[in-house]
Amino acid sequence: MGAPKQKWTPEEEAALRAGVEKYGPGKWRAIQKDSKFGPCLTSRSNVDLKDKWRNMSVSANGLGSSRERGKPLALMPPPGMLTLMDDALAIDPLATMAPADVKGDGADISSDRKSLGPRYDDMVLEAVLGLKEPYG
Amino acid sequence: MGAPKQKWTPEEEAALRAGVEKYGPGKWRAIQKDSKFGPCLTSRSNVDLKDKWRNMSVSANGLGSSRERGKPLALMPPPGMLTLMDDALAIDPLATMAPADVKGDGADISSDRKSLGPRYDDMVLEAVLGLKEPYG
DNA sequence: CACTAGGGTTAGGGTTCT
DNA sequence: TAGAACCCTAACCCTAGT
Repeated sequence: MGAPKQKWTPEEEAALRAGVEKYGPGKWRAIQKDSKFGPCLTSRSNVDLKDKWRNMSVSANGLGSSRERGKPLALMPPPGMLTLMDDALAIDPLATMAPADVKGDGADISSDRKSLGPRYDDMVLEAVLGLKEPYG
Repeated sequence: MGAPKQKWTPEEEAALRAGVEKYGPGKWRAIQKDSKFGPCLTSRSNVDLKDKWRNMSVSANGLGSSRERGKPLALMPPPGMLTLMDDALAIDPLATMAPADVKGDGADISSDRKSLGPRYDDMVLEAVLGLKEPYG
């Protein structure tokens, strides 16, 4: 099948956040077509963006675990999205990822990453891109 | 408490195999709701089916050579155990299910596909033929 | 017809129990 | 230590509504 499962890379997440910063949540198509961060999301559909944002919003929610919690808690967009558009524009997708492999294998960087738990790579990337992380 | 650990019976395993033969792997919900073998799996969730299939696939995997390793080798029924539809039909005495949808039970779902989604026929064929590597 | 929102399902890593 | 059964949830699908 096409893709066994394409995990989101930190670059893509950053691009999505930048897109939401600029257009606001719900403007998935516009985000995807934006010339700034769009290139980072060529392998993602507008629906993918929507789904990912939903997942991010959920996890950003302070939730212990449905394992021992009730949990009707739910969704709501940004936790602490204080990043400005200027910062978003500062993102240079081409600087962090090869422009060559647009399609067949966009999962490049973290495709074979299996590490668990918090990885500092995310934080580093966020820092490099000038974005802030939604959850501590 | 909620889950005393319910071991899978041979009947359930047979029903699962029959379901995979019919719908292809990955169509857990469809398998579970099938009027023919579904009744055998009423106490199993679609996720349970998925998990069980995974376990079966793993154990069916050859583990002789210690030199071969590296790939996930996703799904595919055991090469040695080729339960055919006939066997599948033989497994369930409950085949006398509700007369409700007795008819279009055979090829219903896969017959009127819009052209999207994976052709499970291929996968079944590969499985039966013992081909490997669902995805390169 | 294209897009979005939201519910539903699957895939795969992780955990628990035996 | 290994394997089976079950949990968690990101990623993906389906469909109604606009």
